Amino acid sequence: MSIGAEHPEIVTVLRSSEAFSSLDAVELGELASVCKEITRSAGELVFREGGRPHSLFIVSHGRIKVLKHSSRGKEHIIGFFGPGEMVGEVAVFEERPYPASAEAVENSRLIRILREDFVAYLVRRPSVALHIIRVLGSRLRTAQGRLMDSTTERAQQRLARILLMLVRRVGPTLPFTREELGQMTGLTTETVSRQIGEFSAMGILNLGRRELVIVDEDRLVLLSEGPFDS
Amino acid sequence: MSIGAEHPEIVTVLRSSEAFSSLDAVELGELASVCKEITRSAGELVFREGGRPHSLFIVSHGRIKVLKHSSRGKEHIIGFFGPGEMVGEVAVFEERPYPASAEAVENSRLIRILREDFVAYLVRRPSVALHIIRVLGSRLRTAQGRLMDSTTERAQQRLARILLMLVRRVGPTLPFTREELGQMTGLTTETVSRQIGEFSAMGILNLGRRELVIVDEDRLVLLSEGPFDS
DNA sequence: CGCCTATTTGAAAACCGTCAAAGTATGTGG
DNA sequence: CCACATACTTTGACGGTTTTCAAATAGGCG
Repeated sequence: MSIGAEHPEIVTVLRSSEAFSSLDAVELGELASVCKEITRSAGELVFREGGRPHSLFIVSHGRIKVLKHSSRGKEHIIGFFGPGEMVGEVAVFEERPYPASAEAVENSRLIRILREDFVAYLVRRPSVALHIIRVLGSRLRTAQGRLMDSTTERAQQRLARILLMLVRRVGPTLPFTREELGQMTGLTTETVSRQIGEFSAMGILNLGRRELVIVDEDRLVLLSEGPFDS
Repeated sequence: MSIGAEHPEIVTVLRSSEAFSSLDAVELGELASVCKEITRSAGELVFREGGRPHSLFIVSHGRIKVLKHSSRGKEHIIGFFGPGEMVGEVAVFEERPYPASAEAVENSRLIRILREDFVAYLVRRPSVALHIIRVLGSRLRTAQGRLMDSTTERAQQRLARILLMLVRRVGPTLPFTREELGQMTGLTTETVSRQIGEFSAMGILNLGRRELVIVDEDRLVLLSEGPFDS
């Protein structure tokens, strides 16, 4: 394989990624030399739930959604991942199948790193391993937070919370269907529609086809903290 | 500080722990030299949600429960951890407060490792970092699985799934109150009581005070996969 | 224009939480 | 040993919330 200096675009992407931003030029080049770029058209899978985990991925362009299938058909969206974010990392370190599928939402480009290459790299670069631990810790923290929300909170609050999270990640215009919002919150499409209808009537957001625009984030914060708190 | 060889009990515990079982004698001794044993009586806290994370812990004797408080009062149990298992690891690598509290269920002993000591150790022992990554990956996997359950599945199925998980971890006799089962699943005590009442009527388990005994694990598997599947 | 998908709306039913009360084991002090 | 307090558990009734089922509406793209 060629050396890092010959992959300038890959180095650029890695440098602005959540997991590798703190690496120096040498470390980046070294990692880039075991990376490969792949493309996926909208709707294509990056990996499939239950499949053997050979690689992890860094999104370089586009948007990837990670989802699980529940016992009967329903899809649950674990998250959307954009440029600089890592997907498939959970399965790579255990030797167990991918616990979820990853699908390109738009035409996307990703950087692929093979399991063995990555493990070998981490052994040589302990500080990078610490960074990965930090990223995983942060994912775990949010997963556990959402778990509690979903078991103790009502539809309006759950939806408000997800919308807030999305606003902070992607800005005021949220390009999601009602169905996708349902799959993120565990609500049905109909409930989401009714609920954001109310939000719209309250002047919190504007409805659109396949999108909604948040105009009053502060009020959303209040709703996400529960209907009545002193 | 003294060297590892002077901490034989600690070495023994570390050797049988989920995170450090693969270490050799030298590595174990080295780690043991920065460990300290602490004890907690039943009901005492090991760390508190929101507190500054200075340490992570390995349970050596007893049982620890990790829980979060929701916006108004309610507790949600993230998990129970027994001998060999690690708690407090999430907060240690980010510089953010503990996201949950840990409380001794029984009189317990734990091994404490200070944040700085552990980070320094990981930098010297990259293979241990990989092991930690594996543990975190596994935690993340189960958290995401439970998240999906709680958002897409009904009480009976959720309860069946938690009971199955518990059976596999602690054996057929489950020493939990109805309230604790509720806090694990996000159901009320009453709903849990009614539901396990049905399970009992079906001959799946036997009820007891502060415990229940699973007698038909297979049927529980069926229920956990959904009420009707071809 | 016509089809396909997304969205909205309505009505009924299921499910679970809440509130209230009674029942039952366990332990304690007299 | 009994009486009582305490904590855990069970049961019932009710109501609210969300799902489900069904149908209508609307937008985009060929």
